[in-house]
Amino acid sequence: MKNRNSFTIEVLDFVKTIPRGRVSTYAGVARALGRPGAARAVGQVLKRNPEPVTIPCHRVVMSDGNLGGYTPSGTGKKRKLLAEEGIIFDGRKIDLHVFQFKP
DNA sequence: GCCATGGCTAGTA
DNA sequence: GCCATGGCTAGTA
Repeated sequence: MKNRNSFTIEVLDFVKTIPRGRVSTYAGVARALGRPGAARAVGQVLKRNPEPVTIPCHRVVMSDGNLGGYTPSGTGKKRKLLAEEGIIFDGRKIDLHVFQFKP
């Protein structure tokens, strides 16, 4: 396992706590770690997710309810995983008032 | 050190 | 615009 700094570890640990059927946002994760403004950095960490299975990075979406990124090939897989967890799509977006995880 | 690179976003217009 | 990374040079020793 490659060396990881504390920011990376904190992001991954937090994401692990997001329950099935709920989502958080990049900005939300950043805030939860006491680093408002680091939303983009959160995305940076998630794209190098070392454990795609145990670390549910598909549950982190954009603040406006759009999915945001996932794989280089696109967002289809992310959408599918979320749908399987019972998340409803309002057109292309997720209703955060309903599905957002608030620790 | 410096600089480009993103799975981004609050706040104008 | 922000922010943590990662890759890559200067420029010391």
